[in-house]
Amino acid sequence: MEEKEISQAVISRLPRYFRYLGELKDEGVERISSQELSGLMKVTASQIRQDFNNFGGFGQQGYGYNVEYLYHEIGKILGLDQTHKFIIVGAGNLGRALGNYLNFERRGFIFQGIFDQNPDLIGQMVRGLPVHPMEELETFVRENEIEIAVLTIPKTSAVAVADRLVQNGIKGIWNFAHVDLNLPEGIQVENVHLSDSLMKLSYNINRFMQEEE
Amino acid sequence: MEEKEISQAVISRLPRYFRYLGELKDEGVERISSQELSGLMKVTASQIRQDFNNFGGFGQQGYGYNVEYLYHEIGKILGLDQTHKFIIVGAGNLGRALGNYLNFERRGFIFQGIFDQNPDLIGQMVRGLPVHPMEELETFVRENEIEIAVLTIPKTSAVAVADRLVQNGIKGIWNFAHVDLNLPEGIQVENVHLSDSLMKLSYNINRFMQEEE
DNA sequence: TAGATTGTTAATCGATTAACAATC
DNA sequence: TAGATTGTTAATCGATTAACAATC
Repeated sequence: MEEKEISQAVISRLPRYFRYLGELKDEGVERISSQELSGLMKVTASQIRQDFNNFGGFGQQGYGYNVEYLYHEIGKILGLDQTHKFIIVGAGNLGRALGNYLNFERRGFIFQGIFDQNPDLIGQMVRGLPVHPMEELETFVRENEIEIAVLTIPKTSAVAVADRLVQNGIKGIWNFAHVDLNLPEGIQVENVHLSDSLMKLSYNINRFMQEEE
Repeated sequence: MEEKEISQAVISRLPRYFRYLGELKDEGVERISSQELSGLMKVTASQIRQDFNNFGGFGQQGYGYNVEYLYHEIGKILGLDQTHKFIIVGAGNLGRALGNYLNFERRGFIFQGIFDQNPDLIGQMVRGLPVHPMEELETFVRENEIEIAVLTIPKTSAVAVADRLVQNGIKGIWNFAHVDLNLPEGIQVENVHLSDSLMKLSYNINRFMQEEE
């Protein structure tokens, strides 16, 4: 079957829809029109309808969208009806913080292990799991069928570690290392470059202050 | 003077240029053409030239771009030639991890203080600074002329805290809380919605596995 | 000077918005 | 049925790419 590729611009908006719908659901709202949602989310009603229709007709003419139904459908599109096992590579401040973050679990992302090359950290506990030495990485990923690896290691080692992960069947990498990973077709990479984000903020602050002068 | 607004798409690419140019500089590369950079960064040479020309002519026909010069110019555009004082609101795992992250300092972002409403955390040290109670927030921001606040608090309190910050002269908010902040014109917000990013990764993994079938 | 490569204009592509017929 | 609102096509807008004249 020929499926049209859905643009990443659309995908990037889905989690935000999911969040708003979840909140509406929790408030007990049963149905919502694209126009009402438009007002809430500050995007055009037209875009909302276009976005949803990439995945099929979730609405009903004259009625709008059923909040609970739409919420679950978007969740399914995002893969949140399944569980995803992940490990963290790099038990520094950020790695440990992410390991301790409980909300991921709520969405089906299961924290399975954490690794570091620093001998002082081996055996320390993070969210009930001991820090493993890097030597165990390959076996662990294979035997536990880990789907996602979170990379919170310095950029100097990130590329090599990513390759080892790919060799052992990882499906996606959530990359916090400040380097571009060039991985084979089919391995998904989602970059979180924190310093890039901070620089963008810095630019926008500066720009506005110059405009003011 | 009439200045054309530069699109956020362009701004988002600047930190990546900055990173590549910094690496080239460290390798001792003196000059580079848009075509060479294109090969390295996997974007079109045309886009590179268009992007740079938003800010004026940094290159020279027949020669290319001087790496060191271009690196510094982009740094200036991003405001990295100035210092930016920031505080962190929320001394949980993520807040403390960001406080301990040294690389921000290298780019001129100066960690000035950290706040939390949990009495057990008050006085604990993060990167040599004590956790302040939330009551001190307003005075601290005003007296120390804090430019940026990093929000690593739950979404339930984020909106109210953001308002207090804005009241006291904050210029930009780096928002890790999973909520949209609607702040007055001129206050810059940069969102880092980690769970959104993770959901996007989940979608892309799923999509690829379905294509394979 | 000839060759290389920018800066910039023009063409293309893709994403967003508007419009409206279909239909609940 | 009449009114509301979707799903979808068409129009617009903006961003990316191509082309090439300017010039180092």
